[in-house]
Amino acid sequence: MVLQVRAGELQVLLWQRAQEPFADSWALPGGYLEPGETLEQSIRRHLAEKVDVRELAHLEQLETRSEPERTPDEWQLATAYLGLVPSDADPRVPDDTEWHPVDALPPLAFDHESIALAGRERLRAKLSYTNIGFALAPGEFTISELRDLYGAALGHDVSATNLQRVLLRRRVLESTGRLRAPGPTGGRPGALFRFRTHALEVTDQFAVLRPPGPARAFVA
Amino acid sequence: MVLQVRAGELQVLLWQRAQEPFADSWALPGGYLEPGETLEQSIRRHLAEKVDVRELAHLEQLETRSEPERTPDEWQLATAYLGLVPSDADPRVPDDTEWHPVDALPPLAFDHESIALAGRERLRAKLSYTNIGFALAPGEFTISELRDLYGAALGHDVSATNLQRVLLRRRVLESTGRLRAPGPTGGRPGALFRFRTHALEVTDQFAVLRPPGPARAFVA
DNA sequence: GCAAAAGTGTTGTGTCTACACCCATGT
DNA sequence: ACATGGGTGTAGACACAACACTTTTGC
Repeated sequence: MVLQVRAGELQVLLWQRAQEPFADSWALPGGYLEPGETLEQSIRRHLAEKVDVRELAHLEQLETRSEPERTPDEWQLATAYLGLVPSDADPRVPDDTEWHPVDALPPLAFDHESIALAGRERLRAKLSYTNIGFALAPGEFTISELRDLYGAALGHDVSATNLQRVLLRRRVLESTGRLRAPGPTGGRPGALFRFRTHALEVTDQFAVLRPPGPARAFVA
Repeated sequence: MVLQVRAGELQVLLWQRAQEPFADSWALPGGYLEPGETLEQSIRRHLAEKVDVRELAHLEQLETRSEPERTPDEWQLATAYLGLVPSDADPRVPDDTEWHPVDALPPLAFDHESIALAGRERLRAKLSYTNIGFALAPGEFTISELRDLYGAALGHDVSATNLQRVLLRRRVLESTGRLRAPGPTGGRPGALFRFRTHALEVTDQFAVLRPPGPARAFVA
């Protein structure tokens, strides 16, 4: 499944099935594994027909579903993946494919609704303790823009003040030194930031039960 | 993979392979999926030959590995599971099966070493933000006994003082009201506790970026 | 000057670690 | 009494949320 914040909402890319079972209903894009192919290669290959692979800023495995009743005819195992597309990408998608807000999903084929919700939960959890925001955000952004992305993904308002402090304290963000020009209505120009790394890092390692000893050295 | 704290160490149940490939080397117990069977049913069935299923206090999926080079001959996908056995269980294991400390693994077949280490990391992380300790501990225990279990699983010393306070504050533990008789060397008898629930619960929901609003009501 | 948007200062709260101290038992 | 192990009190560090206030722009 591919998620992106579009028009201020967290949306998922859905594909309208042409064939039975579940003809005409919506489904997560994907397909069969070819011999000798890894699961990740396979999902990238199938997604390439829908989204340019270069726009996938992050891809991780969610879960493998094996319940026999998840498919009506043949028994099928499915390994779900979560892919994220930065909000400044606008992939040209085929006619049978559309973005849908995760908060207002149409009826989905198979167990895809539960997979889509699981993917959203995975993203929400990781926004809290990793730098995964890099995969939702453009290369450079103001804190306000980032707040809107986090707000859309988390489903609740986020304070720009505290978001900035948390992400700077954790050294997830760094300043570019540049400013964004203010809009036609005025307002102070926002400073532009970027994510320090574009690979997943855990930034809040252990909530509790940390190893004993003096505070970890600050590495400058 | 099955983990248990035995003799003060986190250990994993390994099975000595009789057949090629990797004959005589150690491997995680498991086996093929039968048609119409879920992955969880399958791992439970295969583990039943090694460990009494009633002793598996927790079982969760880890990850599906699909690299073609992970097996020498045939291409095999494998879905890894993490199972936990309470420290007071002592399953009678077959002759070809032995417990090994995860910190001193023998050379393992396939990619099983990396799976074993991934399982240990999953356990360590969840000890921090869930009640997963219920699956390592006996039905009743003193805080000191629980501290030793957490210490073995986490790989570092744990303070009984703080462990007690964290787990009581989160309402993960509850007192049984009873005491454990002191040992032959004396000492104050320890109070006996138990885990309030024996199903996995997240007890430290979000590290940061909590939804706004007044503090959540305390539910007595 | 005024509205709009961004950013900083500051206070309060809650959770955790560390450590000193007190309690209950056996010999 | 003293050793051994269990439990409590308390202080300090830290991270976070909330909110007031200041800064910088367009009109």
